[in-house]
Amino acid sequence: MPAENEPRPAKSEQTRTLILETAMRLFQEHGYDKTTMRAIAKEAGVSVGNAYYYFAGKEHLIQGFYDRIAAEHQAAVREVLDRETDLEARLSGVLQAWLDIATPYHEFAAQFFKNAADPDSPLSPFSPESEHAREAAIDVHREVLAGAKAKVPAELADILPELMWLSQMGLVLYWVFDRSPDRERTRRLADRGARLTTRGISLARFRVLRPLVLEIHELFTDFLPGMAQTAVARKS
Amino acid sequence: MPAENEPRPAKSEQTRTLILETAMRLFQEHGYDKTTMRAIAKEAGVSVGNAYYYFAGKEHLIQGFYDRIAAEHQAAVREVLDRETDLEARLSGVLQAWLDIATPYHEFAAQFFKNAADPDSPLSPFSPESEHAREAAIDVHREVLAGAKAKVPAELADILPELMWLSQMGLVLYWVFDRSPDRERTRRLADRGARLTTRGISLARFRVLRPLVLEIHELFTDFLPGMAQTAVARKS
DNA sequence: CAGAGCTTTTGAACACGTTCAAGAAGGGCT
DNA sequence: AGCCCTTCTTGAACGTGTTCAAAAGCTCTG
Repeated sequence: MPAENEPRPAKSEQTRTLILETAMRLFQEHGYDKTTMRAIAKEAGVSVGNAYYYFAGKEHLIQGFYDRIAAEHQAAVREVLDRETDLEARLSGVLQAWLDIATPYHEFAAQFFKNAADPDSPLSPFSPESEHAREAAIDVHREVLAGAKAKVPAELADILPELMWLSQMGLVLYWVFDRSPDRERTRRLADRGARLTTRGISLARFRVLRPLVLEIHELFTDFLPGMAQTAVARKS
Repeated sequence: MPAENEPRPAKSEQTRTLILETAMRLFQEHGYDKTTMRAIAKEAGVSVGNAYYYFAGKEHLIQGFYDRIAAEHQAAVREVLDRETDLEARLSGVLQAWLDIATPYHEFAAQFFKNAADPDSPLSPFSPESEHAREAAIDVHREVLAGAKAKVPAELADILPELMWLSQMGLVLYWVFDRSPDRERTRRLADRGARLTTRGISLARFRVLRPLVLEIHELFTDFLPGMAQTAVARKS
């Protein structure tokens, strides 16, 4: 009744969450690859087959992390968005908050973020299954813009949140590859990106940029929803 | 002596290429996942272990495709670059040529492009192992710019090729997800992207955009080589 | 209570990528 | 020839994700 996500009936929600929590703990302790389904099952006190009764496969156990990170991020972001009115600071704050929260997961995050580029994986941020989480993330950016005192050109208002989310995905990709200590490169990139975005938005008002702005708008209205749309037919 | 890529001595280059070609044929016939190492070995007339003597793992057999596509692309691009002087047409031509060449591989390309997002995979376009191919691809964009009659602002000249390559990677990502018939959405995106890039470049000369252009320049000089640099320490 | 129809649980079995100890083949060198 | 050393080849064995037929619970009905 609560979640419409999993295919299973899930009468016994208890066993399900027990398995999920065990998996998440083991993933953190030993990494994704080194944690076997047998180990998860044994630790959770169930049989291997039983784990597969609740989760379609090993990678489905990852969804728990996505949800957890997303929830924590949404909470952490509140404080910044309620306080700050400067666009750059708001955006930067949102990105830094994500990095703060995701840091403990970095090591093994890299092991399964490969799913992001797999169109057939429900874990891809572009997949229909991720739609809910994706929309929530985009909403955060909507709020970033809405609560800022900066004026956003009307032509950009409707695509900017998605665009910012897309940039955020790019940042995450950079983060996954980032081997610098404490991921400081990513942190600086986040701030730079926030500054660039802010300046870009404020410059967009100038007359000369009209054609460019319209071009960008057209391009993304055409191809962003298209991506979601064409991603519907899956896992043939 | 020819390639410095594989760890193996490769005295008997013959067996190596036999295995590689068999693998590529089977991949195309049945897809990556459905082609087993056992099948490849059997079809090539060698033992499983022997295949592993020449290739470190199944995914290393994919490198053959990368090389083939890259080579074909470089050849196909010649014609366009020698003929055309309009920047937008040159860029669009290069992208369309890539799509032409990659089309037959689309179906199973999706199955292994997940490697692109895995920092530990040598197949990632950002990996040190891919540096040669990456540089060659960037060189193509350098030539796209060099042979165009359009004037490129000095502040952008040195980062633009890399930027265009990065956009191309984005296009490839879109292509992998694209389920529209004949990947026509991607084709249109390529043209739109080329147009946008061209307009952006020509607008970059305007005074008001100075700060934005400099910002972009700084950002990418800081973080693009950084990515390559930090990606050096790998597979601990 | 007995039976019927479900949800849940089990663990053996399977398929596949990968490893490895063992040996074969080749090629100098004496 | 005999001997050593490197290169190459083999296939059985291992670990892991995943499947599945069978059984165990559970719940409702007569």
